[in-house]
Order: sequence, then structure tokens, then C-alpha cells
Amino acid sequence: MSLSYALLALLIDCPSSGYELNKAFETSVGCFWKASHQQIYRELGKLEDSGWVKAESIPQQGKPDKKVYTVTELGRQALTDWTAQPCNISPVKEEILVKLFVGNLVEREVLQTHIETHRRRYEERLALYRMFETKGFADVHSLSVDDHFRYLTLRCGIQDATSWIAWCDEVLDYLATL
Amino acid sequence: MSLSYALLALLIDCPSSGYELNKAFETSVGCFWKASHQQIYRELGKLEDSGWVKAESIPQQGKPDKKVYTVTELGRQALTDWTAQPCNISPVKEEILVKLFVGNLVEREVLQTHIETHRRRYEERLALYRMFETKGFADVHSLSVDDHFRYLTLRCGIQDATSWIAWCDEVLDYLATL
DNA sequence: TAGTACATGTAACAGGTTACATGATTGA
DNA sequence: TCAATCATGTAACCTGTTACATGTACTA
Repeated sequence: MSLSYALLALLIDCPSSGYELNKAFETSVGCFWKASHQQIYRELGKLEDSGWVKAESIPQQGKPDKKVYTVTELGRQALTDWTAQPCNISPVKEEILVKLFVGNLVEREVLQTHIETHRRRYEERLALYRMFETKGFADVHSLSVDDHFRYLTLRCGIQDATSWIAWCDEVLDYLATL
Repeated sequence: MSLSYALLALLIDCPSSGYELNKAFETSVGCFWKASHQQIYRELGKLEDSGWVKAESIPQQGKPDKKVYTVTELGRQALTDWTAQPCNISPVKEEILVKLFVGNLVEREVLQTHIETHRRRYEERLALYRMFETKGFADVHSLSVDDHFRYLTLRCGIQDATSWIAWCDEVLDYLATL
């Protein structure tokens, strides 16, 4: 059910279409959630059925119509209730660690390529997050409480990416000694 | 399909029962995977159907029989092939960051409790990992390659937990200023 | 005698992925 | 004219969770 709440969280102060929500997951929101467009459209349908959001078709010029979703009072209450409830820790599922765990099954070079690719992806992610930090949160002390909360979610993404890069380096250093 | 490979990875040099695999996910293996017992039993059934593992019923005294699974040559090959294939980055889904994102909907104290609980959980996890580090990998330089790979997966868990704790402190510091 | 550890499962449902499907506009 | 962007969806399938179900042995 968490995807519903992630969508409500994005919609609550910015009514958007499914397409725009999907785009959002590719920006700074990507530090805390990611979903495929199919999943988003399905979930928006369910949210509409339960009366948590309402949709409005907006005609556009030169582009197809878009369905813009707005959170209803019912949806706002549901999101508030959910936010107040105890929080679940997210389960760990790291493919790369499974591969490293059985690393002896493959050539060193294969393992090294995996780690290098992994490192590069986190480097890219970090560069993106750093850009959002510079562009959106330049003066941290002048941020509103709301914006500061959002800034802290970005900080989490930055820390996570930084930590992965450091770990990749630790592994690459070891692989270099073999 | 990744759970199958995580199970094969655990079974490949230590034939185990479903119950034991489930226990393993609560120890150092927990830094890279976690699954419910229902999922494990179902997946073991599938693995047996596809001939990647074979099961043997072991009678025990004073305890119920256990079904011990061993990886077949076919399973070993499948795991090796999978390990050599490009690695997927795991999707981010962090409930706590969604809650922080809409933190203004709830009382400060609620938010603070969420973060404190989160911090405590990672503290506990870190303490566990540190114990595994001390007990299992005391002298890093004398480890076999295989063991060193496993040590590096544990290092990843340690870095992750450390990074989360630091982030929680950053959030708590901010909350204290409000 | 109540709880925990041992041990394995089924059934129903929810969440997520992959493949397929359509169609306009804009820029290289 | 080819690819990318905008825009929304369906269908089939696989993965993961929750609730239910059973039974022994040991320990507090």
C-alpha cells in the first residue's frame, strides 16, 4: 500500500498527471521511491476508486489530454493517519552482494566490472543529487520547515550514494590485490 | 527470480533446510537479503521442480524431520551464469523518507519518535554486524578469498547502518531547533 | 502451563515487472 | 524520415505479505 501514500505525498501540494508523477521519480523524489508507469496508472485508478484523489481531464494544445489528479479531503486524512503510524524499515535485497558472496564462481574481471558499473551508477546518481542540492537548497538556513524536510530526504540520498561509492572503492582495492 | 539465486548462494557450500535458510537471513546474510519463511518454502519447491536443488528428508531425534536441500550441478551452473550477468541496482523505497517529506502533516513529536525508532533499529543492526565482524573476521589479512568476499558483504551492511545513523542524527538535530 | 524453538506448509491477496498497444507532435 | 517526448493504458505473470494450520520438545 505504500506506493499509494508515496503518490499522495507528491500530489498533496502539487496536483499532477500520471506521466508527471513518473517523471518526478526520476528527479530528487527518486531518493525515496521509484515505480514503473504501469504501476502508477493502476494505483491512481485505485486511489480514485477509493475517493482519495479526484481526476480532471485537461485538454492541451499540440499534446494529448492529461488527467490531473488532486488529493481530496479524505485522501489528505488517510495520508495524515498513515504518516502518524509506526514506520517500517525497508527490507534489504542487494543483488550485487549476492554476486559478491559467490564471487569465486566467476572470473575476477567479471566481478570487477560489476563493481565498477555499480560505482558509476551511484556516481551519476550523486551528481544529480548534488545538482538538486545546489539548485534547490542553496541557502539551507533560509528554508521553510517544509522545504527543510525535503532537503533532508535529499541528504539521505546523498549519504547513501556516498556510502556505496566508498564501499565500491573498498572492494576494488581488494580485487586489485588478487 | 533473485530470491532463487540468493537461496542457491546460501546452499552452494552449505546444504540446509528451509528453516535454517530462514535463520540465516536473520544473521550476517541479513545484510544482503531477507525473505519470509513462506516465500522460502515456496521458492525451494520451485527450485526442486526445475532440478536446481535436490531434497533429502533427515529424521532427527526429539525434533521434527527436516528437508535438507543440496544444489545440483544444473543449479550450480545456473547460479554461475546468473552471477556473470549484468547486475541490477535495487530500487529505492523508503517509507520513512515519504513520511518526512510530508512531515508537516503531523506533530513534531511523532516525527521525532519515527526517527528515533529508526535510529535504534539501525543501532541494533550495527551492533549485530560488529559482533559478526569481531567473531568471524578478526584477522582480515589471513582470510581466504571466499571469506574475504563474505567479509566485504558484511562491510557493506556496516557502512549502510552507519550512514543511516548519521542521517538520523542530522534529522534529530534539525528537529531539536524547531 | 505458558512460551519459545523446532519444523513445514497452504490459500488468498497485494505489489511489482514485462510485454504489448496506441497515437500525436517536435526536432535532428 | 527517424527518434524522442508527451500521454495513457491492458494483460499476463511473478514476487512478496498476511493469515491460517499443525504438531513436538524443552525451559521457565
